[in-house]
Amino acid sequence: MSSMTSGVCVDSDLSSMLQRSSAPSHHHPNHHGYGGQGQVSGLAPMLDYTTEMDRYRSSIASFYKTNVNMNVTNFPQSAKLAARLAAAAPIFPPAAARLGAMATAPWGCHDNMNMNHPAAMFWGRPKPVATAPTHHHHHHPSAAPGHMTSSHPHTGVHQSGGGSGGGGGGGGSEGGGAEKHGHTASLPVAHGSGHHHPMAPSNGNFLPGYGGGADCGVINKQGHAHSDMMGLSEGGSCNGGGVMGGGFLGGLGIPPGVIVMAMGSAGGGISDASSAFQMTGGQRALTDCQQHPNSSPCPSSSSPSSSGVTTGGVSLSSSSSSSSGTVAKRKRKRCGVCGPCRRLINCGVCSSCRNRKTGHQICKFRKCEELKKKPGGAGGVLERPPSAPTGEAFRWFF
DNA sequence: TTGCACGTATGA
DNA sequence: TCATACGTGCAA
Ligand SMILES: [Zn+2]
Ligand SMILES: [Zn+2]
Repeated sequence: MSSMTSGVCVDSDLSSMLQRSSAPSHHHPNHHGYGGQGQVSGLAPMLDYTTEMDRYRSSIASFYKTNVNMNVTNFPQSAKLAARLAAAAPIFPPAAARLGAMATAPWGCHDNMNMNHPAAMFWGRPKPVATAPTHHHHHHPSAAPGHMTSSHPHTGVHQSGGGSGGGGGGGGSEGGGAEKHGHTASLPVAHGSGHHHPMAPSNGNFLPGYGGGADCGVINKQGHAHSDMMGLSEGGSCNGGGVMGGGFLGGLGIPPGVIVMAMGSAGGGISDASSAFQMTGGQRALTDCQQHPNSSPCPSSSSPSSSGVTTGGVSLSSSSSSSSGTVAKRKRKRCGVCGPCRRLINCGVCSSCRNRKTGHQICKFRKCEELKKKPGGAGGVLERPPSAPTGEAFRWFF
């Protein structure tokens, strides 16, 4: 029910949004929101939102009809993130403040990319430009339901014996995306116009009512499996994941630097607000920024440790491991680019989340695809997530 | 095959 | 030192 409620709001909002979109004049409805920033101006030229919007409109419309509440509601934690970002976020302070950080960019959405996923977050390079548009709308319906490929959370999570020590790079911190304090600052937040989401409280706390019950996601209103909602399906469609590949900048023109976080509906809420969708790093801050400094989804980590870890854990470390000759037992680190890695928040309902104390495992939805694989690599070759071109994934950032 | 629990590497 | 999360073994 609650979901429905929110839906209502959205709907109306949507309408207006669409209308605005239609208007040739307003390409960026969002701008208003930012007002002072003025960053947008630069973008205008490069983006032809109108066109894009036009095509998205249709999608959006249907999308909302179907998925009405996907958004913040379910991600109370997002608020935290937002807060963090806001705090550090150099770029869009204002934005962070308000929203919960979830801005959805229409552009990449159209494809189904992960954007559909609730937690999916995309970050781009923090360019000043960024401001752009905060568009509201999200992805279209298609995304949701069915595409989850096999990425199902359980699918291969950890293989029990799997890796024998792979070497990883060091990684430690796992937090996902925005985690790690450091990078937070760099992350360009996307902000968005939260307004269209009913839940997005201005203050950024979307903790509204989580009580719902959705458990691990079993099914959301749409009846989708939760995996999708979590956004696991990263690989499925286009770029894989979330990083919007070429299209994103080129075709759509998403503002670089914008982070898009798509939120899905959690189905009404998670049982425990506290645990539900919690950002990693509960106390410490989200752990790291994706962890791999190298790829550095997070700009802040510009200083890559350069350890040698190739993204994807592929060649992990030349340094330490090589020295030993044997693959050191270094723990592998998350690739940071795959869908799960991009997930910023813990579902709070999966077994890993629930048993975090004893299980010491990261949320299943956030478990790196690479790490799920055996260290040796199935084929022996380093497999990179189809969707996530490890290092390359970020190429477009630069 | 999946879930759970423990040991431990890692980073703050 | 603490929290997080990988690696791994065991149980169901
Ligand atoms: Zn979880
Ligand atoms: Zn990954």
